[in-house]
Amino acid sequence: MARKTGSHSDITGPRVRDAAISLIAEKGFAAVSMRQIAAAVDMQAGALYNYTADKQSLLFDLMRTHMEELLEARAEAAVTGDALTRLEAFTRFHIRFHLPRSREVFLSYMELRNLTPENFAGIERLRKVYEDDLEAILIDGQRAGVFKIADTKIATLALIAMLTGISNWYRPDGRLSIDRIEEIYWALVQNAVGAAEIAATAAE
Amino acid sequence: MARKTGSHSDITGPRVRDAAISLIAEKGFAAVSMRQIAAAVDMQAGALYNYTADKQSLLFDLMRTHMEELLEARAEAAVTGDALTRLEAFTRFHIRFHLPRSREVFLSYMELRNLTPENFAGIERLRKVYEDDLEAILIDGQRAGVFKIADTKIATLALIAMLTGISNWYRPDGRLSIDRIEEIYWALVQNAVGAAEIAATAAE
DNA sequence: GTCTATATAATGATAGAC
DNA sequence: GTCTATCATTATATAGAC
Repeated sequence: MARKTGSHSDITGPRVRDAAISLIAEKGFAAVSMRQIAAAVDMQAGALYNYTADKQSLLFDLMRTHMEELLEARAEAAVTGDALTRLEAFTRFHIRFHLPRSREVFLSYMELRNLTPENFAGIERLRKVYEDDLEAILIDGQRAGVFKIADTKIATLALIAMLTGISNWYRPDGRLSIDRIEEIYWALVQNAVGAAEIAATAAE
Repeated sequence: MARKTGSHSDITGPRVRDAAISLIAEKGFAAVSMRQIAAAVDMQAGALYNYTADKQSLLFDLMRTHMEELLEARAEAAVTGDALTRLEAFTRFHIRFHLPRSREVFLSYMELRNLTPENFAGIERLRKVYEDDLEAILIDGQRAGVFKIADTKIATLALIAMLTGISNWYRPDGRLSIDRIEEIYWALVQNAVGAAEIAATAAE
């Protein structure tokens, strides 16, 4: 598997991607030039085209990879059990996965409008898989009488918006540890779906 | 107050602002050119500079106006009473104010990074006033034993993220009416702060 | 207040040498 | 695989005529 002298595509590729994620998350896709990305990895702009067909492909590749990693990690972290157990696993997974990826979260939710229609549809499809994963849990809990949810579709979107919003304020050196954040949000989620009320009532 | 012939700044100004809001919400600030904004109001790019000093000032003006209108409307809609009553008023106000303003919501949350540091600080100051308004309600309810909240600061951010997320999927011709959306989200908010549990327990 | 014309700079992408 | 050089396009902003 030895490579030719001067060939660094297996190292340079990831460096280009990482620099692009940082710059786009910071300034926005349209505001970042290929020259800026190249400068961040000590290259000339022309050389970037060895790693991407064009600027649009680079953006799509970054977003698709992020979503695929999300779904893959989620599949590994999923648990079996009752709806409450699975909801807790989902909540904690979502937080743990997204907290160290604030750049990717920002990028994935802010740059959808800069994708071509075809690429946009591809990302939306992946995101729907993730949403459906959560909604299936809510529907199960609802049917089992464990949750009290007015509309599982809306509750799904509301919970994901609430949890993903953490990325807007979280700082690694902030007031709260990741464990503490997990606890606070798990309490909010539990309450929101009406699980805490059932638990309190049942305990009497 | 008659104006000179050919003077339309009192009409053209709002038209420029409205076109800018639409275009920036759709494509992003950096991706929209002054020429595009001018074309949307049937003008040449140079004439826009009668209405804004530069592109950055235009963006800041749009975001500042949106935040000021939010705070003004909120001041008018605020009610007195116990924490639960005020939380319900806040929740319903937030939804009713933001639902018809999806462009402004998008713009205000997506284009913060395209503001100069000074302008960014100005917008953040206004946004903090709004957040503090909600947190004061949560703190009051917590002290009165009406709410069960682990961290009022985090709950504030979580609720606002949840409510503002409506703008990401709401369509006027969608499945749910505004009234129905208000009911669903008010139930979620009530649950999230632990008010429903207290109510259920107290009722027994 | 709006136009045309333009100064000045930057952009995405490509060609060809090495 | 990376470089230099460049093309063709587009950008913000300004000047001056009307």
